Amino acid sequence: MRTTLHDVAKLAQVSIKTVSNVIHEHPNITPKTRAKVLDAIKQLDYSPNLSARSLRLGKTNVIGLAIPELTNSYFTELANSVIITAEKFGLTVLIEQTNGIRSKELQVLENAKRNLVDGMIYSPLGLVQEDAELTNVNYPLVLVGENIFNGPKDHVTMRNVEAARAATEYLIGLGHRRIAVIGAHRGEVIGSAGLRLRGYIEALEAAGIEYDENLIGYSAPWFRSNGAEVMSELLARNVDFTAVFALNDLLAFGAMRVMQEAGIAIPDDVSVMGFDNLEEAKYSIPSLSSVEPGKQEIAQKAVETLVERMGKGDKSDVPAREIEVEFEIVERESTATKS
Amino acid sequence: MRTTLHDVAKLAQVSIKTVSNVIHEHPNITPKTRAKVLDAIKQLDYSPNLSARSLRLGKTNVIGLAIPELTNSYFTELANSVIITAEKFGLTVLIEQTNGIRSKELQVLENAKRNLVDGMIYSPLGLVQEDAELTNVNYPLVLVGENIFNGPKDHVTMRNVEAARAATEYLIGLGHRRIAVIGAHRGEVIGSAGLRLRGYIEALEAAGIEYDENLIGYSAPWFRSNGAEVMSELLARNVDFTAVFALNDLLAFGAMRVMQEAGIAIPDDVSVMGFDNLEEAKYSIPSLSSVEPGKQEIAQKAVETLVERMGKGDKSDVPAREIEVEFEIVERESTATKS
DNA sequence: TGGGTTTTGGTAAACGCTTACCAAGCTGTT
DNA sequence: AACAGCTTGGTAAGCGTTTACCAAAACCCA
Repeated sequence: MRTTLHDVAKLAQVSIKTVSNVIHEHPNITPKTRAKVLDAIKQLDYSPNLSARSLRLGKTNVIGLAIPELTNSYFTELANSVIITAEKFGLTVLIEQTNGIRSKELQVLENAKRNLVDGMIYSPLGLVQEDAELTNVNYPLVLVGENIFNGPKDHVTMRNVEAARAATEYLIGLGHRRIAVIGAHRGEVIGSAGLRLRGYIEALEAAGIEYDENLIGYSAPWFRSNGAEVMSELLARNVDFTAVFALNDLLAFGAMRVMQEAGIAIPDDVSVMGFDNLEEAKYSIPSLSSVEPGKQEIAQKAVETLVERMGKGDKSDVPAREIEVEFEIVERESTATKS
Repeated sequence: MRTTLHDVAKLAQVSIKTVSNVIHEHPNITPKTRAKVLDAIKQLDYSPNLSARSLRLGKTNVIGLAIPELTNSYFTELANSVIITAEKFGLTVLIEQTNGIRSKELQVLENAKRNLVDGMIYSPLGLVQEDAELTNVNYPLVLVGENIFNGPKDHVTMRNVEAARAATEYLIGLGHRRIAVIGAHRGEVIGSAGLRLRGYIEALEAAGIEYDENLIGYSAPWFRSNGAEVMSELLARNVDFTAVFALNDLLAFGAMRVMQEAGIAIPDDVSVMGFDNLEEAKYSIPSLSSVEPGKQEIAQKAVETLVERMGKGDKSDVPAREIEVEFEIVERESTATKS
């Protein structure tokens, strides 16, 4: 905290340049000099001042990760993967929570730690497609999530439509024809809900099953409680279904809870499919079949893309790219052949 | 990123001091001057270089939070509370994951971003009481967790023994006498497991119930899978019990799952009590009674204490303090009067 | 041994900010 | 009208690095 390059240089009886050379492992230093310097560093417990280094170098080696909320498992797992990947590039991650609130998202985008981070991985929830231009900031930024496509910045995303379609087809393959959906957003076209619902519809159409609006449960937030509410409502309406496709795992957990309370056996009476493949899906009772959307790969590609842009000073003439990762259907106990 | 104080000064036709005065809301600036400057700032989209400011000021307004892993719900919730509290003090939080591995914990402590953070909230898992002296670093640090007590630094902790005792007494109050424990650590005295087991034993003694080693399920890691394993083992051993006290919620979830598979009804056949009161406890099936250890208050006190130490340059002669927060027993569906 | 080449390490400037110190302009009082 | 006191804003130093540039030392060969 206190000792500087100068102190080390003095103790080692060399110039600060030499000390710096040692630290940066520059060639052309005699072993004895190096040893002297290293010794002094150890003696003084010296560590370089990162602020000074950042100032000099014009970069901090810190990247930002803006997510709605850390306590949402999906984002926790994403953040974790981002941190691990970033570490490989020698980068530190600063997490910013926006709560999915538009104004806070804009604040993070515009104001914020602009100069504490060299770039940002940005997962908006409040911002929508129409706001795409707002993300055209003058620093490296990589978009993540399903809210903005083909914007001015690189975008890493899961294959929502295809994955949802595959999930639905998987249920259809098990013999289900009346498949309830939990968590649809009324009128949404883009966004996780809109895209996943589209996948569901495509699967039905391909199988020649008629779309029944009664099977669609709407809910904007996607927490457990919402899943529970929607399921209660479906049961109250006496809707007939043998399978449930929850647009995310949390909704599925909430829905399962209500069904079990209502004496509906899973998967004997009703099969349940989630989306996100959270860690928790392995441990719920019954364990939840789900779509693994490629969280880890998303984090990886996002960091890699960001690093690439940071390297070129973001001046590269490579146009913004849409990067999609692979998904996978994960079968667990909550789904079974229709009885 | 590019524009500096000088650019703003030039555009506004004032000196950089004046610009700085405006930014820092110093008094004695004529409204017209202020307006001119603010206008220039907006025009140039200026934002101060935080590295330079940090260098000059000798502090970064960033604090570190070292935890075993972000994907563990307890720490996610703790981190969230820390971030929210820190924000109130104008501080940014940098999360460091140690995976509970001793060497990584030491690395974070010693090396690390020493100069990127002004102080650190540190939750060790690999370090133990004997390592207390190692935490005597030369920068502000606040300990959190149950591994090191009365060390050289301030320590914020939950009242493990009292809380576990209260939880056990609650179960005893419901009529249970044979209460299994899940997650004990063999031979541990200090540490979450050791302390909570002590609380359990104290409660038994106070109620005149004999301690039965057969009821104790051991497991070092505390994840769902471990809870499941331990419960399987208890069932295999044909141990007789009417209540379970899991030393954390995850263990409880795992144990509940195994019991349900085994056809044991909760809470009709067996009551289950957790510890941590994770968000998820509200939504499990059945919802889990648990001990709320005061997570939020821990985060709050930890940040406040750290801020205080940072303020005094850590030179204060206030000796290291042990700070305890209040707990609470939260009753949910998983516990009921013994039938 | 002398001149050229390579190795080694020193000097000093610059990154952008904050602030102590100071100077100029203004006010008001006698 | 002149001076003291206040307001306002300028000048410049310094925070700790990194690195371009340069100089000195050491080495080599003829």
